[in-house]
Amino acid sequence: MPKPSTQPRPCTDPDCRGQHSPRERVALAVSICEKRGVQMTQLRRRVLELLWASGGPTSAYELIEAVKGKESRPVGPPTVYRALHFLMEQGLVSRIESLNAYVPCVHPERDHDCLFFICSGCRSSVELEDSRIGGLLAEDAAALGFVASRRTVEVEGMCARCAEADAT
Amino acid sequence: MPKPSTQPRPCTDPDCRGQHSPRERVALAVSICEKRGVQMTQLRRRVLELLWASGGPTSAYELIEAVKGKESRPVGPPTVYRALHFLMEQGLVSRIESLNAYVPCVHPERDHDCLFFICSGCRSSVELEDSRIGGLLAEDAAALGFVASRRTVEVEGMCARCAEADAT
DNA sequence: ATGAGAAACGAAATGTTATAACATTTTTCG
DNA sequence: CGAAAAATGTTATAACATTTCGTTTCTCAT
Repeated sequence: MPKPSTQPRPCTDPDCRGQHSPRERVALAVSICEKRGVQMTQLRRRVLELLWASGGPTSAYELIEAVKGKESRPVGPPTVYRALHFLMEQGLVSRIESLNAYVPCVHPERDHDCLFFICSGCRSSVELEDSRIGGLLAEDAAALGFVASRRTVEVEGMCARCAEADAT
Repeated sequence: MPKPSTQPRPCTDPDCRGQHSPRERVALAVSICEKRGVQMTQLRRRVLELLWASGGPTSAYELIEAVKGKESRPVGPPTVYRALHFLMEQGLVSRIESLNAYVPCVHPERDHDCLFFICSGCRSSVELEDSRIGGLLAEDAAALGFVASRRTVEVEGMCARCAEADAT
């Protein structure tokens, strides 16, 4: 089994153009917040940077430790959880329910309806957009008279790299 | 907002025929286990009965309390978690990731690829099958070279009943 | 610029969900 | 029966998340 890469995954979206380094990702997030008139504070920015630096699903407590480390001051769970809630509200971060972990959102500039492929081998995740799935879910919801607000679509398995390593 | 119903939801599957009371559900589960040569023990059966009786997503600790209550003996978390793992392995119970809760599976006799609609109003959930979604996910997985093993598809929102009550 | 109100943050405690580790009991089956 | 496997009991603890309340910082109309 290959070791988890600590680098951000390449963007899998064919329409994507640039904005791929952690620094660019964070800068984009900052500009989005400015545009929306919401505050990208030091703490929130720090948490987002840590998520991009981590390059994979990261638990809240890992983030707490990381923030602590850099600031060398006590940081309680609520501090980080509040930052995560803000970042999720703004669509800059997603929570992966099946891992209790958080990932930075690849395309925060677009209204996102994401879909995650989570590798049990290297604990990495890949974010994808597939509007067809959203369409079907909307259709099913309508049939039930259900008014949808949030969707969670997660697929667990083995990424190509780990599946190959496993077969060897 | 209407109070949560404590009765199991009606089956939303047009192909479904009978087997709808909790007692019938449990009996079906027992027969499935017999067929498979796995043990539906007292404890596992009790947990499944409690899930059917609850009629909605139920937390592990609610189940622990409930088992304790009936048996009037100490029941630790591992006891119930093990039963839940067994029931999930057998496809008799599903975990709703976005609620950290468990629901009995409506169609354990079929290979299931379920999809949950979860009402934030009454905390109820509806289980649906939609093979088209599985197909699209398989397609996306294949494009990534990803070997899928488990899928989580959950939609949060308001059920028809609660949405209506809310609008009033 | 300044002060009132809103938003964000710090800190401690607590609540909730899940598993590890190891002992004991029950079941299965040759 | 008796050994092996499966299931359960028991204690402790790990992992994840929120409540509460007090303080600081930011925003914006005056």
